[in-house]
Amino acid sequence: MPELPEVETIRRTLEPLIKGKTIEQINILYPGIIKEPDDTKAFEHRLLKQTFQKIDRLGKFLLFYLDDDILISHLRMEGKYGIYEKGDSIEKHTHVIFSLDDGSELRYKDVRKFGTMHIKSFDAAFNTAPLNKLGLEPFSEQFTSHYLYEKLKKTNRKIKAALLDQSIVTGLGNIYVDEVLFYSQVHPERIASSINEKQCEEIHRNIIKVLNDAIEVGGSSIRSYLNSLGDIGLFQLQIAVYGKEGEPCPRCQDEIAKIKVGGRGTHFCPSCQKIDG
DNA sequence: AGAATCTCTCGGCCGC
DNA sequence: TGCGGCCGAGAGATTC
Repeated sequence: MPELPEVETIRRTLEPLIKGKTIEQINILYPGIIKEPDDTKAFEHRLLKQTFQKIDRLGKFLLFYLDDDILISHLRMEGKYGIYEKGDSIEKHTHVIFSLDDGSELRYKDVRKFGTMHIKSFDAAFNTAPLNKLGLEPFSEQFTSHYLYEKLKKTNRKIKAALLDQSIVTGLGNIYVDEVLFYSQVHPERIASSINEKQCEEIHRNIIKVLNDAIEVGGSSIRSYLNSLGDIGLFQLQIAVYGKEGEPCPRCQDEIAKIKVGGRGTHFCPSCQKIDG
């Protein structure tokens, strides 16, 4: 499930493989991925003969900059990009194929078919859905502890739900939110508005640290996975609580618990993360 | 009006 | 082996 660190790793590894290459043909095997334009033929025609200039990332979105448009791609749970040669067999769950002018193919695979693609003009990209409601990038200068505190103060949702809300801060998903709250020693069901400034500073600091640490590990593991860019493996090795139900807490050795918060499986240490802490 | 919650997309996977 | 239910990102709809 790619969250910000995985998407950033994909961006870094994929960009040099497609930069300067021109789209000669597009095959859409599953139209459900294409959200804009409505008509998949229009999608194909609009991108033909355009050249990849760079790839940016915003939250969990990949932004493929072409000559005249931006292809905005969200991988959701299982989306993956890979580089293939023309004639390579089409693997299961391949939904979109971009044939490039050097004979290679950029292919999008997605077991769950949840991923999305939008084509936008440069003008429209950032002030229309899906990017226009995004909050701040965790690594941007504007994302300060004060900003987060002001946002949290205004909502009576649980802290976990608030941190998953992409309109506050972009890029956190289920795994990293559990990790951030563990390191911050904050219970996932704490009401966001009850978080004090000092705890907010901790949360803010840990968001940046956890994401940075994960990017570093993703970056180091990727070299052995050049042909399956979505398969990033090593960050699991340093996960503290996510998926560790019943295992000892790395801080106090008590058992990690699993509950539901806002419908999401949530892992935390009941001793280190007290609800009234 | 603004915030919170529900619904929908999908198929692998789990437990019975 | 079959089958129902679970999982989850985010948009849009609905409800509060």
